[in-house]
Amino acid sequence: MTPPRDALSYERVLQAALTLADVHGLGSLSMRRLGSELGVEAMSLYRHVPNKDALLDAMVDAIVQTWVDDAHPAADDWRARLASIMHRAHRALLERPWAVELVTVRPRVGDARLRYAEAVTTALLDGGFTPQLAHHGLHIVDGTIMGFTAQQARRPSAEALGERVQALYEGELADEYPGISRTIREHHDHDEEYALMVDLVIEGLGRLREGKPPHRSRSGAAYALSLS
Amino acid sequence: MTPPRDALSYERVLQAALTLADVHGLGSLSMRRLGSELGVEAMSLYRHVPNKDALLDAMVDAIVQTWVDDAHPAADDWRARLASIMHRAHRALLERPWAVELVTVRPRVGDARLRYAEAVTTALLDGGFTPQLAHHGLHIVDGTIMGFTAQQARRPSAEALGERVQALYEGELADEYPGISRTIREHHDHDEEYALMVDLVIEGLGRLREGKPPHRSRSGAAYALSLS
DNA sequence: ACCATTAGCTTACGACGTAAGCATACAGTG
DNA sequence: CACTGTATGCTTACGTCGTAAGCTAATGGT
Repeated sequence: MTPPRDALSYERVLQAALTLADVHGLGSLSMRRLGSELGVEAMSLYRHVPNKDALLDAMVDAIVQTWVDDAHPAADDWRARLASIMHRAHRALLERPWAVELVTVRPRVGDARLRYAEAVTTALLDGGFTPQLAHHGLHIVDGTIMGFTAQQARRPSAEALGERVQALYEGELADEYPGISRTIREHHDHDEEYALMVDLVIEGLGRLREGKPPHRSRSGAAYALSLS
Repeated sequence: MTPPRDALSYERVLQAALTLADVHGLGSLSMRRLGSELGVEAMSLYRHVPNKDALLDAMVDAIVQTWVDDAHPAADDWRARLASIMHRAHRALLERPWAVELVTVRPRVGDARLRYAEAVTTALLDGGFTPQLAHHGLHIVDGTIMGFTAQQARRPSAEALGERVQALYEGELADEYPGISRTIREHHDHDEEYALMVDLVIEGLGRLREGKPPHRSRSGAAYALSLS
């Protein structure tokens, strides 16, 4: 059986979903809309995708795929490997800002995400980290990618931030928020700032690897107490 | 005019929304459900809240409020101040895991969030950071809180993660994902891990403050190239 | 020629956010 | 006291969503 060239398929649905989100935002991704984008009724999609949630999960995995896909010469040292992954992830997410909320929020872990986690973990293990520290390290890297990129991707044109922030940009409210007022206008390159963070994290991981004990107490209770 | 004790009000709606999310999850927070929780029709809520989006924003701000509320003796050094805020935020978010997706995704910035940003920024400025670095520092702290906590709060009971992860826990798939298999069962205390991250970040900020130049190139392109 | 399978369509249900307008109950005024 | 304006909650209704159930028309194997 030779399906006609324009037949629906899992691939085509997934691709259409990705480009629809790219072009019109995640908010416009409804099954009906997606169907009509493919010249098809909404319910027809369910022949190829079990439900919308699964589709969203697949979209996430399609994106995470690009974080690790080619390129992993284990020869390089762990710092280079981690930096590479972190920068890839950053770029991929900034290209599809709508993906951030999916990636950070959905608990379901697909194959691509597993491969990404594996790449980070083995980089650390190969680099001489203990399994315990490698475990922490994965979470640290993961959290850094998500949190930092989320924060950068979220920031839309200033007017969506609310009038207070608008006012701060204009230099008002300087008495109420003197610190922000002084810093808010600082020039600010996302890539550069992220590179700073990546280095900071890798450097920190390196110190952990050397066995530097965390110089603070476990829960941060000491800080909280000293301040309350 | 003395409103009867059980009258609706902005406060009551907001509180009800928070506890509804606490008890039944953010997914069950609909205007209809929220109304019925208050013994009222859905549309009555619109006398006190402009729309659901505004309500969600208010919920975010109510939570962020606890990150900074009391307690800010500027006497302490910047490290202690930052650590305190970061640990407060962490605790608050882990207590209300549903809040994470709101806080990380919504762009609108309320007063509480401004006060939080102000607290972080002034801590850095007081600590001798340049405005430029303080600006970066705010984003670093912010991204760390969100990303790291998001990642911890997201993780639900293992079965929601998908069968592959389940299998990994059982020790299967060890050949496909050797690294993860070795580390996935490492014991893992959220607070301790977060404390590690907080120290790592603060330590890194300290080095930035000393003017240590980032030892890597701007965009991470060098890494990417060395690997491809 | 028949039939089982497939792929897409139709209809329908319940839930959602919220616009528009109605009803009630109260406060202040004469 | 009646009268009226304002605040509060209710009713109804619209358009959108995800998707369950069942239908139909085409296709490939025997």
